[in-house]
Amino acid sequence: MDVKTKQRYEARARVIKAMAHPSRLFMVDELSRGERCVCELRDMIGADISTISKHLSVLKDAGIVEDEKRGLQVFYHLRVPCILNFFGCVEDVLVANARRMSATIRK
Amino acid sequence: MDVKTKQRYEARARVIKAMAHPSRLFMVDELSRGERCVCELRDMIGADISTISKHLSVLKDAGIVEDEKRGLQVFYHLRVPCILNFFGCVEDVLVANARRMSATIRK
DNA sequence: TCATTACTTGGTTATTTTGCCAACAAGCAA
DNA sequence: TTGCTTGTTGGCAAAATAACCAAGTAATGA
Repeated sequence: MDVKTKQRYEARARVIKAMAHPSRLFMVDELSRGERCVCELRDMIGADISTISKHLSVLKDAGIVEDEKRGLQVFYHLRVPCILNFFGCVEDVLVANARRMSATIRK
Repeated sequence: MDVKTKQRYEARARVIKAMAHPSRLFMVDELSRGERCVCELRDMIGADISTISKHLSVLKDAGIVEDEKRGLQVFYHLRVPCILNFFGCVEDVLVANARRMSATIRK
């Protein structure tokens, strides 16, 4: 694999990696319903606000969300809506896994 | 967030996490073109075969690929084709990021 | 000006991930 | 049987991640 191809997969992996955490996945899902401030996400997820803030900056660095400060609050919103397509397919995998599990148990 | 919701996002994150590595992303992309044996993937990626094997077992545990031994070789294939939808969207993010970068430089 | 709220950033510690080597298993062929 | 090839698994060291606390910044209101 040449250097350029390798870099292309590294770039793609960085975007996917940004979503590869339960809290960040929840944030993306929640932001798909509209913008949310950091404190709203903190209330929903229930972690320290510094933890929430760092997760959001991971999503921001990956180019998945954008932020906008208004008054005291910082609102985040999705930058690329197609991210939601992920959920449907991930759900398909999970359904297939559930089937596999029950088939394994029956054996 | 209640326990059940949390578990749902954890399950989803596990699937996405399995793809969140350049080599594993390459494998998924390559397997979308047809089955490949471990040694073919090793030749393309250029890592130790034990490393390749472990990456494949991560994808297998997540339910993304399946394996089939024939003779001396083990062939892997995609289990859920919709995984490919990811690539299109990830590409959109990268294109948007590239635009943002050049806009930033211009400033 | 001073306090308060909403975040971000730095630092620390604990956990997870990654990649290689060594050792082992399984299929095949001489 | 013996040797060779293909792949998996265990173990280890290095690197990356994650979560919290503490400290600092920025906007607002008393």
